[in-house]
Amino acid sequence: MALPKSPLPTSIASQQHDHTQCIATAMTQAQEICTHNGARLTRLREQVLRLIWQSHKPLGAYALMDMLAQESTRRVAPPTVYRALEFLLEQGLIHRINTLNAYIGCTHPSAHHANNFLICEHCGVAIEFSTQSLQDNINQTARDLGFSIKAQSIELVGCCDRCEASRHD
Amino acid sequence: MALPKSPLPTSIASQQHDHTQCIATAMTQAQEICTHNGARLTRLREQVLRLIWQSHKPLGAYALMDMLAQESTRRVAPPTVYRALEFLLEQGLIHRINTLNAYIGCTHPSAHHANNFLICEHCGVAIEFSTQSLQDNINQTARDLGFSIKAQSIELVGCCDRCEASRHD
DNA sequence: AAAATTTATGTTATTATATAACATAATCTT
DNA sequence: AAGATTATGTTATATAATAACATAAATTTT
Ligand SMILES: [Zn+2]
Ligand SMILES: [Zn+2]
Ligand SMILES: [Zn+2]
Ligand SMILES: [Zn+2]
Repeated sequence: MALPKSPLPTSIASQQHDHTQCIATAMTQAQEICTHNGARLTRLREQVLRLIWQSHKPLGAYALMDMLAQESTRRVAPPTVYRALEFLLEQGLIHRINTLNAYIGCTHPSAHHANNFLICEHCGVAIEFSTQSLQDNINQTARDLGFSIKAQSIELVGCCDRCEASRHD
Repeated sequence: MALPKSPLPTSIASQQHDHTQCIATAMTQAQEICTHNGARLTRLREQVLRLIWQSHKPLGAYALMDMLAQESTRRVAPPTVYRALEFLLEQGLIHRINTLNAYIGCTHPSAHHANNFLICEHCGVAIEFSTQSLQDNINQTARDLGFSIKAQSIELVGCCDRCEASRHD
């Protein structure tokens, strides 16, 4: 079974774009992936994923808890939201940004996930990226050092093109 | 003024080696770098750095606190050790491993620090690495996406050669 | 050298992030 | 419907980090 591909060019998150489309696509893909994996995208999990997708800025677990409380007068305790996050991570629907202790929707959910992000200090947007040559380079470097990779996290913190432009206005 | 170069081949941390030499070199370099930077490597900071260098395994701030207490019957509170860590990070003498919330000695302290590590799940060793082609690739990728990098963190979690070998004995 | 300034450390309290352990509810399987 | 499994609720606690203010040590100025 072929899973759908992401419609997002790598760096669109930092540009103006139709974000309702991002959300719609993410939710549709999530449902398809969960069905494909025989996993249940429950109301809570769906709700958490939708909240994460409200922007391209990573959100912390406690921010999500507050948003849940606001949105539905349903106040959940930490374990509840962490379990939803754990599920979404397992399904490859979100990533954890280690430098921020925060979570963000995956723009190309599929079986294998490199976890590569550009993180703008100014606007907070995290842009997922991946190129074959970079991945080849990483893999070759690890091989040269006799290391077998189980999980990969590349986080580049700096300033995105949009913020750079707006600072020179 | 030329700063000393690291004597460590990239991946030695996962091999058997004379670790007292690692420690001695690290402490000497640290003193030189601080002098060069007009910074003060106080007794506490020196002690924390030495504790971090007791192995090639990243240590958490609270583990360091316990070790300080054991070593010198000096029990320090969190802010004290965090301030020492902050200083050592600023001087480029240690790195923070984001996936572990832990700190490790830098094997090639100098002005610019890519923060690239192989982290073995089995033995806990973190191996700092860097190749020019990988860095070129990262820089080119960021440039293509209009992103200017301020800080870089690559963390590859998996299994090192030594552990891989010992599992097939 | 004494005074003033800066830098470093000590101390107490608090914030932020995440998990353990156990109870209840919902869903799936037979 | 009964039993098994999975998901969520609940309470308490662990782990990581910082804020705010006090004291001490080192450096600079007079
Ligand atoms: Zn969008
Ligand atoms: Zn930005
Ligand atoms: Zn060593
Ligand atoms: Zn290992």
